[in-house]
Amino acid sequence: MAEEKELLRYNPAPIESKWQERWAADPKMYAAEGPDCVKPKYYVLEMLPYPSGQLHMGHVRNYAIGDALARYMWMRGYNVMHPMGWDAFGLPAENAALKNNTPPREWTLANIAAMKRQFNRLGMAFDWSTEVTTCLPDYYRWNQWFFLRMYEKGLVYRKKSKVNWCPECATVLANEQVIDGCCWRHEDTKVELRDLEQWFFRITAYAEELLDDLAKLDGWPEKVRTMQRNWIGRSKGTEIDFFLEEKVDQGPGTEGATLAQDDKRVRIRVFTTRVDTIFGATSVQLAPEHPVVARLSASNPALRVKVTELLEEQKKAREGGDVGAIEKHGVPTGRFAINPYSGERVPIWVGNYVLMDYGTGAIMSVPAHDERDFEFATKYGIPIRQVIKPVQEAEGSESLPFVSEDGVLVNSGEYDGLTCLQAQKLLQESAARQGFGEAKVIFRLKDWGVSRQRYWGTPIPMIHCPKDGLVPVPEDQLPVLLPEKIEITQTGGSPLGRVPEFVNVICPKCGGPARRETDTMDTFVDSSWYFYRYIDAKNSSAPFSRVRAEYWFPIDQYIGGVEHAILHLIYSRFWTKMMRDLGMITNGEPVERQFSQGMVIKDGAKMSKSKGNVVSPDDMVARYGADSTRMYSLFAAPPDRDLDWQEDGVAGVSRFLARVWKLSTAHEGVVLKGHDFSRAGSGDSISGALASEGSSSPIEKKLLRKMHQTIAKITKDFEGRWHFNTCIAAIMEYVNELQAADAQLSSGEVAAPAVEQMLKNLALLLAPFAPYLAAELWEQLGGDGSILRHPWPESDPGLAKEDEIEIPVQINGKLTTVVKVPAGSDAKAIEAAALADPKVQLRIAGKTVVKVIVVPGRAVNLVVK
RNA sequence: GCGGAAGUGGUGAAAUGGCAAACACACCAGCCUUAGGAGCUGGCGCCCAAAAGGCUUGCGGGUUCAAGUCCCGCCUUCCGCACCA
Repeated sequence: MAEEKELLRYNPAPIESKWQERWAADPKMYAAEGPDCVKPKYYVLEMLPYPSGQLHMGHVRNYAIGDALARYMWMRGYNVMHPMGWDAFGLPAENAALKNNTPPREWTLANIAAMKRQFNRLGMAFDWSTEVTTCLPDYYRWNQWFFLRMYEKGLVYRKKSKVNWCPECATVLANEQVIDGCCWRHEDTKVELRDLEQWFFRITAYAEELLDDLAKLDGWPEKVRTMQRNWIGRSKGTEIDFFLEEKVDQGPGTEGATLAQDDKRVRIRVFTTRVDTIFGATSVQLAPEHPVVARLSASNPALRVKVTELLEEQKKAREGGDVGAIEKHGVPTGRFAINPYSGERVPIWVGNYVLMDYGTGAIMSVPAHDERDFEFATKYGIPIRQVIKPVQEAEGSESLPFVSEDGVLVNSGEYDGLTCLQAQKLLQESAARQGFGEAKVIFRLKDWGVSRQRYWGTPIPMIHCPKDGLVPVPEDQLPVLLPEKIEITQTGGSPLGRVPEFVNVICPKCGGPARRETDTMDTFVDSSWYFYRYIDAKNSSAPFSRVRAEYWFPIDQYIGGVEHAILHLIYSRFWTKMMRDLGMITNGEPVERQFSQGMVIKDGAKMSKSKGNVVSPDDMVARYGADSTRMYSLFAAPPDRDLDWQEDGVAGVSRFLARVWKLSTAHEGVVLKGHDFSRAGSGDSISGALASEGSSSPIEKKLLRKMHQTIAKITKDFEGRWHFNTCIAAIMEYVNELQAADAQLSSGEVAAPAVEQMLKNLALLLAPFAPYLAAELWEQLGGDGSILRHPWPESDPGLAKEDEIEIPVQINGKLTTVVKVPAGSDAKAIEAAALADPKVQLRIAGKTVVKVIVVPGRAVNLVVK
């Protein structure tokens, strides 16, 4: 007795370890076939993790989603590519090295081994034969190869620039890695601005295309597309030259007297989106770092002091992350600029709110038609001149600033009376004709600074020769290997600079002594193209084969956290376009469909070590099993929403799986006994045919109906909206019905072949969500071969249909009762049934039915007076 | 300020414009028992002792025979961008 009970008890641990072993013994199981495969291809990809040593719940969720999809697609007969790898370069390895005195490589590889064990324990269906580890020379040599290709194409350059410097990381950060003025890795560390020689990728060469192609990415979340659109920040406008005034007509002893001759033709180029307001420009504002400011303040120490102050304010605000919050300050230079259209002279100011790195670093200030200019002019008593009138003269109260483009020009000479848009066009044409301006599109997107002064990254394959300048490392000398033995410190520049064997090289051009570049590449370089490497991971003569890329790309489905919506996904798109232009691939976008899953939350906050609300996947797996842990992460919320982690919920899913186990094992005898006569050559891919013999009992029909409905629901969700939470709920409902019919399942009231069909399909439906249990039940039920490659069950619409349906009856829109009618009843029959209902009769007694709306199969509404 | 998403029971949530709260969790009552982190039965939005009935999807309007769902305005929360000229 006790033994029997023990048998019926669901215990995930032995089941899961049994299957884990079997799967490990069959490494080909998850391998994709080559481009000559007759099956349609499906490339499902989840973002590769950083090998910190520990998977967290966000990972579990991410990979549970992708794994469910991959398994489903296998069952649907696709040639599935489902790879995994490691984003293995990066600073934490160096920090760990400092802390534990472990070499970064060792630390990283150990972490990878640990996380791989976790992946396998969770039952993730990854093809490890294509594993990519970005910190290994096999991989990073191709980063260097790409770098050289891009250098040849003029897509790599070097320049001195203000860079974001994280004192904690002791390295430079890309703009994309600065969040609210702080380092993306160190939320409390303010980023400083420093001047350094840096390597850049010319991503701005693709700004227009990166923006335009977003429109084509209709398989991407709108949110991600919008974020990228804002990030690229296209702005259409006009550049116009104001001229520094030649004659300075002021008294003797003023600054003007010292004016040098070459000031005469100095141009101050401004960028504006509203050139139509230019007749209202009453000052020109320069960024503190603008070259003309340096020139004007050279002979004016008082001005120089003021400018330094403004610059300081700006810098502080930038480092504080809230540039918008600083108080607007400015200082007049005492000099004037000439408006090229009107010849008017306007004062030149320096403003702390004008940014050198956006537009031209100079603006024309039109107080009447711009909020900021208005505020500034009011503060400093600069004239405010209205030059745009609303189209419909809102009488009297002309409240300024009037910023709408819906207006007509006034006080604008020959342009008076034109609409804003007409005027913009004519003014641009006029400027171009006279050579003092042009139409211009500018972007917020900046070139991608890829230099890092760190050790644990891809060495940049360049050589500095005192004679030949910058010399690329010849291709046959790749890879430039990272030296293994190295002392890691966080100060004093790149650690590589202190390794003489690394630094000192022979110049490939002149053969003389030269120095190797000691910067390494941003790790986002690694992750910009890793998914191309998966398809040809062992290729030693090229990053990947073109034929394979043409077969596998674009990726059918990419899944990852929304935190990568800008950085990683923009870089990846850029890299794909760049490779296309190198002739390596034909696709212009890497990813067909992109999915951003929500965060995992606990107690109202994102799980994080600092908040102390981390739940360890290992813990959950140990307590409830991998199936329960994965399945809960899919059941608790739709995948795109944030998920509130509640351990009670995991226990609930675990109890559900226990019920499934009990149900299936309790009736497996019926299945196995009935097997001999049920398999008339059709294998166990059971169709609905056996149920339509006409001899089946009502309960059997009912259960089969539920089964077909459940199959239909889940299939539809996989194809479309991915609400796996309701898929699992549907399976629960199905199991609840089966369980309620427990007695009939064993009594023969439900025929053995039907029981077999119901239980086998239950295992198949569970396969994407709870792979261990599904495999075990499949085997116990005598299922053929691997469940992973068994065809997904098909729903028979005829059998899924209800015989009788309930129709809600409303009177004047208010629910009154529900009537039962045969399925497929027409409007007339439904109306009759509704009117015949006693409750309805009571309600309409003495009143007139004005109108009857019948939506067959849906509802009836009686409009009554 | 601009852009995006969301707001439904005690909780996570569900609902092609057609019975709001499916499926779970928690809780309550009962049963069972060699007691388990078990199992089974029932209850569980709010008002009302119960029934009958009424009310209920952030707030206010609108469209519609019918609105959680569509439209307009507002409030709140979260996310992204932000003196971007």
